[in-house]
Amino acid sequence: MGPFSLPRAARLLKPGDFAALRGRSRRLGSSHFLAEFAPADQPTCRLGQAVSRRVSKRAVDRNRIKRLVRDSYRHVREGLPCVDILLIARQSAKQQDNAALRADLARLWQRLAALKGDPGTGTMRG
RNA sequence: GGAGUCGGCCAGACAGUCGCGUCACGCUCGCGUGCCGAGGAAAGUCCGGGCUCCACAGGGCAAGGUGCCAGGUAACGCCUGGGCGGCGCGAGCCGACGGAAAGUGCAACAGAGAACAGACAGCCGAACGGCAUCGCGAGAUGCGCGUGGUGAUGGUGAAACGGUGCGGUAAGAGCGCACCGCGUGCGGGGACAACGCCGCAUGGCACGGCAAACCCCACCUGGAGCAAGACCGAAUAGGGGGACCAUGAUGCUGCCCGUAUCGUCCCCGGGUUGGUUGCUCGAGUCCUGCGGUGACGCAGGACCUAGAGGAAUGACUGUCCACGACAGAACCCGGCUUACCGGCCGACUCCCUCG
Repeated sequence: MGPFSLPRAARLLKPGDFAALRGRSRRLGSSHFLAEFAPADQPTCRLGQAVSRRVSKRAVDRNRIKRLVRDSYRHVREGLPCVDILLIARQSAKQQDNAALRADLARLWQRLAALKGDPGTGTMRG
């Protein structure tokens, strides 16, 4: 498996996973996204997304944002702390082109990666 | 060459890198390799079915839908052909297109008047009254003032109670007549039918419009939906079977009839979260032949063409060009409707030019 792969273990899969984040998460915002995260009891960090119909009522727009986030995430997940993340798209994301969203996400990942080693976040194994 | 009509098709291409999902194969057992991986509308959820469960008894009322005729289809509110009406020079296009002498109701604005109508302007001056002039008088002439005639002309309107001509009249009018049109009845032959054609008789001739207003007539419709439903499976215990009785509640489309469950007692084994399944081979796609005007049907052959599940089908770079629209499967089909950059093919119509 290549260093930039995206296995199922690196994603939130169950409704329970999402519910567990609620209430105990810290937040980090960027121009077009909002990240809610909390220490994970897993050996890797995991990503879940929420792109509501309020962002766009067209499925094509929502799919584009989610796919872009997935692709961006898989490139940086090795450097992130061991946390569960719920990434929520803001309504402004719909108007941005791919390059702008990509740049915005890169800044968000950088701030998240800076928390690595923070006692509140836990550390990724290996 | 230009303008247009109808039908069908395509929906950026190629290469590289990094990824995702199903399936197949391999092994060192979580990796590798290979195949395949959104649409013509996947959309709106507006109709019709399949499938599944509701214990699919049934009847009546109600409610909803459809509405020229014939055919196609699993079925339809869809499609095909035909009829009728309207639009277009034409190819063609559009139409909820049954019933208004069963009843109820509605008709804004404009206009004089809108349903057994009506006199604003105009036209007329026979009759009665009035006024003026003339006359001794009876009366005559005039005015068009009041009562009045008129539905021909103007204007209004979506719509004003057939059209043309002649007669007729004070002026007019189906008032009368001829022709045309219309209604009704009968007959003939054509078509499965809707319907159209021909002939005869008859009525002076409106029985106006709206039924996507109520309504009448004919036909059709059980309810819920894949979070349907089925199976596997640890704990507190929802569950299954039998017997009994009265009312109420609940379910079976709203209501009524009818019917089942909930209650009590006894007996028996085993149920939420999760996993598997339903889940893609189907009214399937393509080709050929035959039948049919056609929708479509029949026969033969070939093919397998997404199947996810917090939800794959993507991102980046480069090259090229016509610079890329609308837009993302969620049980599956058949339609309809709506959105859409641009391009291609075929058939046909009209106009112009040349030969």
